[in-house]
Amino acid sequence: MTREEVAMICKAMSDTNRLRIIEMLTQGEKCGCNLLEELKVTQPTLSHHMKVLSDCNLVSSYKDGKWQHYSINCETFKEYKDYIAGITCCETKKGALL
Amino acid sequence: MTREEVAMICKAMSDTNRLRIIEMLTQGEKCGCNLLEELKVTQPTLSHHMKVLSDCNLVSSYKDGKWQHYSINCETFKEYKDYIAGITCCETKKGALL
DNA sequence: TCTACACATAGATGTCAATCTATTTGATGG
DNA sequence: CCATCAAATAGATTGACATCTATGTGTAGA
Repeated sequence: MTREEVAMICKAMSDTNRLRIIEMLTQGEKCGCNLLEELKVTQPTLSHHMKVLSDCNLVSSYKDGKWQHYSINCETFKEYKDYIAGITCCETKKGALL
Repeated sequence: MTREEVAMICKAMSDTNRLRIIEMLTQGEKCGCNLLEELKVTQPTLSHHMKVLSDCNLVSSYKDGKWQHYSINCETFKEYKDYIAGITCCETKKGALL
């Protein structure tokens, strides 16, 4: 995962509404209308946020009749976690391996 | 760590220059002038980026004579990692403990 | 076919962010 | 005391973003 991709994911996660959406998706797949019920935004605004999350592959979706179902994209998320985990700090400053 | 704090940290990390700075600080403490050498930005721009990173406590610093020394704030970073690690997805959807 | 619902797109608006130049502040060394 | 270097601040500009209203596009059911 490139630095640009990580930056893009961070930007997608830099909005409290989108963080809340991700938290909700942690509980499992949800459709747009479900998400809308719990957020204080209009439907077009939600649509915008879902696009931001989808554009960086943080969220996957498929259409089922009228409904668009969203879920967290584990693969991307794992890569992101790995990047974050790779950022070491003081504990490792004296020549530790990781 | 609140959702607002996480969002603030994500925003701070949503810029490739700042991500690069964090990566550089992974190698240990550095002063502003060191960071400036490797980034293609002016000194005021770097100063701005360091303020963004400091405002969300992602980076700590102290002044030593003319130099301002920066390092990653492990405590904040650990809390952030914990938050990210807590975001589960498909692998855990069927009643897993974590 | 008509209506209702889920969602996306278009366009507008106000706010915020990244960057620069210019200047200021503070510390060091001659 | 003056020149120099590190860093911060001020102010301007450009572009991006979050949000809204209005409208369009499908799908489902009466």
